[in-house]
Amino acid sequence: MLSKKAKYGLQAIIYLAKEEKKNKGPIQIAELAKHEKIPKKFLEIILLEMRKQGILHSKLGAGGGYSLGKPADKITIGQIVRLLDGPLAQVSCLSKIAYHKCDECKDEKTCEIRKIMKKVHDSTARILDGTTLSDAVKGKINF
Amino acid sequence: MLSKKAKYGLQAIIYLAKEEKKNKGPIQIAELAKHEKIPKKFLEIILLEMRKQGILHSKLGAGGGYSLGKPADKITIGQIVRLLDGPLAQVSCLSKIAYHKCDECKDEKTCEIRKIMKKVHDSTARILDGTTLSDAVKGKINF
DNA sequence: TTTTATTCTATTAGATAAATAGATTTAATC
DNA sequence: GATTAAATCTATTTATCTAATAGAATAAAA
Repeated sequence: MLSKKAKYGLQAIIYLAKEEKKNKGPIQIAELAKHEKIPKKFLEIILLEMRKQGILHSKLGAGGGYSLGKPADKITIGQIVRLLDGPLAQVSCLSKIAYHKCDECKDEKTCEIRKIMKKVHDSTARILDGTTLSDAVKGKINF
Repeated sequence: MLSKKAKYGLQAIIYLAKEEKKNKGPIQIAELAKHEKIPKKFLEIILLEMRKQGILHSKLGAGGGYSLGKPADKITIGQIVRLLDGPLAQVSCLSKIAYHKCDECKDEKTCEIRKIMKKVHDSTARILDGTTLSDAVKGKINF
């Protein structure tokens, strides 16, 4: 399951990407929170994390607010989810951003759990890293 | 990430499936715990949950222990993971075993997060529900 | 009736999730 | 320069979940 943090973060950045097109300058946390029904204080924390990773850009003071930190087609859903919820991998021995040998594991090469979860991880990463914010906003995702 | 519970559960049931072939009768928790390096008391809880769902069978008293509750080719990895870790779905509005409308969601049909996560969920479910314990034991999983 | 094993009841320490409160800093505008 | 609008920083809180442990009860075989 996605945490609320990741879900709120995705909602917020998708909204930002949509508004960006209208060229109305930065969007305030208050507006984002109201429109997406997200607790304002919690959203602050989430946006700040995304800004620190360069995915968002902020402007202080009056007339300030948040905007995308880079073009929507350079931001993938995978980046956002990893940033807010940690590794996509089901077992740490499969994670690229946080590799860690499993304690109980005797041999990674023959571990059946690892083999199955590698398939899951690869397909998940392919989807999430292959979908950009731009795709989401354009409604390019079909099912 | 898989919880330790799910990981221990998978380790244990894979071990049981392998031992089953040798026709030596039920395996004791103590043996399982020792062989797979799992805290014994924690493993008790896990095995009991699996037994209550019919995936395992237990025999009380001396000479007792655990064995598979049905043939290894009738037990999928998906069943085990759902049983121990809950729904595979990233958002509750996609779960079959625990559907629940998202609080903030205005329209499921047009929700971009849902569309992306549906792809992830479908591919994950296809892999995990399409792999049986028997496949795992036979080393049929290739990558 | 002793031994071996699962099962049940209860509890706990620690981590994480989700949120809230209040003070501070920065910058535009009046 | 004062006011206002905004993000930022520090801190705290509550609830829930994870992982594990302890001990008594029950069941069955030898």
